[in-house]
Amino acid sequence: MAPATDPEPPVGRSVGRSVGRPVVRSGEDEVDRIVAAWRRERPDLDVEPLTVLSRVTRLARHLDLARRASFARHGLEAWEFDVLSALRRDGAPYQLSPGALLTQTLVTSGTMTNRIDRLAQRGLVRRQKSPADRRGVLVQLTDEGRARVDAAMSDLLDVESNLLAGLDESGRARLADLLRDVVAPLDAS
Amino acid sequence: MAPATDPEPPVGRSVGRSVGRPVVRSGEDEVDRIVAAWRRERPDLDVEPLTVLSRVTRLARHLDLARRASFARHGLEAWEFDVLSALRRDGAPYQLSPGALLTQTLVTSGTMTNRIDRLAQRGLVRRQKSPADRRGVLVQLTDEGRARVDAAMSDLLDVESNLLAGLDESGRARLADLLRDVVAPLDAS
DNA sequence: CGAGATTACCTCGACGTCGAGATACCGCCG
DNA sequence: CGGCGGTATCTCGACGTCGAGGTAATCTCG
Repeated sequence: MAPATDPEPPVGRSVGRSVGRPVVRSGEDEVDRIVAAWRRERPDLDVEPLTVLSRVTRLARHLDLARRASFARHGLEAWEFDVLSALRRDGAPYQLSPGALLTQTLVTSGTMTNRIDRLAQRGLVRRQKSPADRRGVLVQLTDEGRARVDAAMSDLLDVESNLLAGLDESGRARLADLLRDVVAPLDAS
Repeated sequence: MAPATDPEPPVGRSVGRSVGRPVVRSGEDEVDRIVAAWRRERPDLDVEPLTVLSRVTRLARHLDLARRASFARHGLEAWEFDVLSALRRDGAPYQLSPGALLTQTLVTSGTMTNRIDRLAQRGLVRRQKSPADRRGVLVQLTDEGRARVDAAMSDLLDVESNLLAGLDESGRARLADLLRDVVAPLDAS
């Protein structure tokens, strides 16, 4: 992950924004300070990409913390939610192969085997033999697992909504659109 | 981290964007599919926050991969760069206490001790006793460490610039501003 | 039909991180 | 000066992930 930070007291260097927003001006953030430090130390570099991507990294970190806290209220770890939610949103009968879960959660196969083991042990999923392929396994959500993930999902959306409190409806929509423009080409490749 | 995904073939459900961009329309992305799945399975929930935050998570993941690849070209691991870059951007004499590095990299103290050990072993940093406080330690970049991190930083900025290729200058600026509005209150707290 | 390539999943050792606790030291107050 | 809470850093065992390799079943063609 990208450097995070919280160094020196807000010494507030001038920063310069390419596009001015005339009215409200939210305060300088950590990334402004990091970018200013790099400009001072490496004036030869164009550090503009950091203004976007370091914020993405920091936001992802905040989100991660908020997610953990939210899931903990429902007795779930973040990795458990990742697996259960993939099963849940696939719809009834809430079953997917380990392979499908791999691609959805972006972990390696060894990790997924381990996760399924532990989830099965906790009674949140069930391992079943694939009827079509004797190599295959199907992982199915139990009623308990579904109840947990449904509760956790509601809670998560509340938490996420709070994280976005700094933006109004239109800001969120614009942000989503801009992010899609960035992410779509990457997902495609 | 939030669910990632790559499930079913692009069955392209209708999605509906709150704010239309009239001209160019980049394709549907993975998050559009995840959101559509949740709308189908949990029509009782307002999943709008996912349109922003799941993209943030996915973008952070892509960024992480790109960073790793970039650093590897300079013989660095991502965690090594995180430490070295904090030292580098602080400016000469490129030294910080382990405690300062902790807050900047957001890892725990045990982890930082371990990182410093390994970086020192590789000759990229030096451990020195703090002159003022006998409990204290100062971690200083070696010439070798500085050379590495400088090279890696140039490369990283190129890579990041490419990740943002989907956006023009004004899009990047708008994105940075919107992200600041979200992140600033979180950093503050 | 059958050998080789491919696919699905699991095994297992190495590694980095966490986090509670230990240690050494600082600085304030009486 | 002596005690005590606070601070800076390190120690160490538990844990989750990676990823290369293994086993078993399926598929592809000749």
